[in-house]
Amino acid sequence: MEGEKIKIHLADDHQVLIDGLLAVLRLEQKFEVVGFSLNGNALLERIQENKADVLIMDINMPERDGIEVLREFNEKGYPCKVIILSSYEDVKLIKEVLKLGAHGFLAKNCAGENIAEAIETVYKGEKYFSDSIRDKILGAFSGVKTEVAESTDKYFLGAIDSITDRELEILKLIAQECSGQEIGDRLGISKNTVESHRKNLIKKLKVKNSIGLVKLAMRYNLVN
Amino acid sequence: MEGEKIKIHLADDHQVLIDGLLAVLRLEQKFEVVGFSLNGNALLERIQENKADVLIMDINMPERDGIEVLREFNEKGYPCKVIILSSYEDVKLIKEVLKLGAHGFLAKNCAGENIAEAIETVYKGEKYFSDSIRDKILGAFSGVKTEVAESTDKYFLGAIDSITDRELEILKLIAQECSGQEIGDRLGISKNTVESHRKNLIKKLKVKNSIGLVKLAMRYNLVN
DNA sequence: TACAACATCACCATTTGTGGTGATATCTAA
DNA sequence: TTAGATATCACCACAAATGGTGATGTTGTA
Repeated sequence: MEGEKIKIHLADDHQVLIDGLLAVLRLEQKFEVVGFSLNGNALLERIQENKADVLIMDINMPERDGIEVLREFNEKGYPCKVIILSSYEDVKLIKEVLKLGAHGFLAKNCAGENIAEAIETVYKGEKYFSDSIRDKILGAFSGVKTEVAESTDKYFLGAIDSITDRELEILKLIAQECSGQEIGDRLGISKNTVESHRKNLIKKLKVKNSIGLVKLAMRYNLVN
Repeated sequence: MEGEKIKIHLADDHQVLIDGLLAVLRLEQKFEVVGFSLNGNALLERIQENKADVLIMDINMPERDGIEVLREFNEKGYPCKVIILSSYEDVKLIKEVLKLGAHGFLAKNCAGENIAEAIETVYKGEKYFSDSIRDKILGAFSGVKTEVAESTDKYFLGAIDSITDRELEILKLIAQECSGQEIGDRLGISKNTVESHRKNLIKKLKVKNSIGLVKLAMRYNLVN
């Protein structure tokens, strides 16, 4: 046989990106796009029916984001391979989705040809990462920060990665417009402790105040 | 003659989106993509050489954003028509880019076929907007808010639009992590006045504190 | 003209946030 | 076992933000 095409499902809230991917993937005979979804809920409803082999999915989607979809996949045990397509190249995020069973991670600034490569690779059960992501993973692994300091964003990546779980938890609540007191109450710890964490975050992320924290958190999708 | 192709330049920091657009546009014989850029600076360097008729550009780009590029265009007086491709459908943003001479505005969640339509329309010198954008403009014009309350974001659009120039100015400085005092000094007004504006913003945007303000501002790209 | 919207400022009380120092307990990795 | 990282908490002082009320001048428009 071997004439079987690889069945693909696309999920992204930007219709143009889907149209673009469709056009790119149609150029290859070995692929067949069997469906696409504009948000996480729609995706979860349709993915059962059309039996896709590979899902290419954005992290940021309305209704349910990519992380939630991956979690659902784990519970239900779908055999479908997942490639994450994301604007954000945060190491923590990459770690997270890999832990959740994703097979590939593509930065949105990767070339179109990488997509085909990625699909074939993960279809075989191997992992695939676009170049910049591979660099980040290696850097994070060896403890050496990737020295591509072309943008200030990159500069922060190391620091972002050093946020502890507890700090992240508090950062999320700060971003939800909670006061230190409220955060303390919710987590069952003292307001003083919350403020300690806040100060540590401000120092290690080199921002001026909580607003700086929230901006970074949003830029790296550490918060919803 | 009439066999002349429309020369197009693409600008977006997401390579996949560019590849997608390339694939979509290649399907039509009447278009010729003469170049693309991944950021505002690169765009401004290249746009002179390849004499594009139409530029399709994202607002959010590194180095220089779409707004800055439009400003530069106005100073230099390039004859090229500009179509903005944006994730954000904020009325203020649309007004802004139109004021700066953009000929079209497409939401990124529009269909691929709209792109071709948009290019042909603006090439003739007319304006083009994708459906959702057209709705927003009409709504803003008639003073009636578009009643598509499918997401909480949409709910805020009216309020966002009611931000005054002065308030926006102050909001931007708040987002830059300035204190009320600093903002007052910079604008040459009293700290008290700054706090008045801040309080008005918090009230009209229905958020809990300055962090809520900054989150909204970022979501709608009111700040850099 | 008169009203509404805007920008300006003041004063108040109270809560929050920032910055610093220092301390304790736990856990992990060298 | 020892050093480092993490999480916890306290206390202090000061700056900043929030919430309220009230007031003034300008400007544009009905």
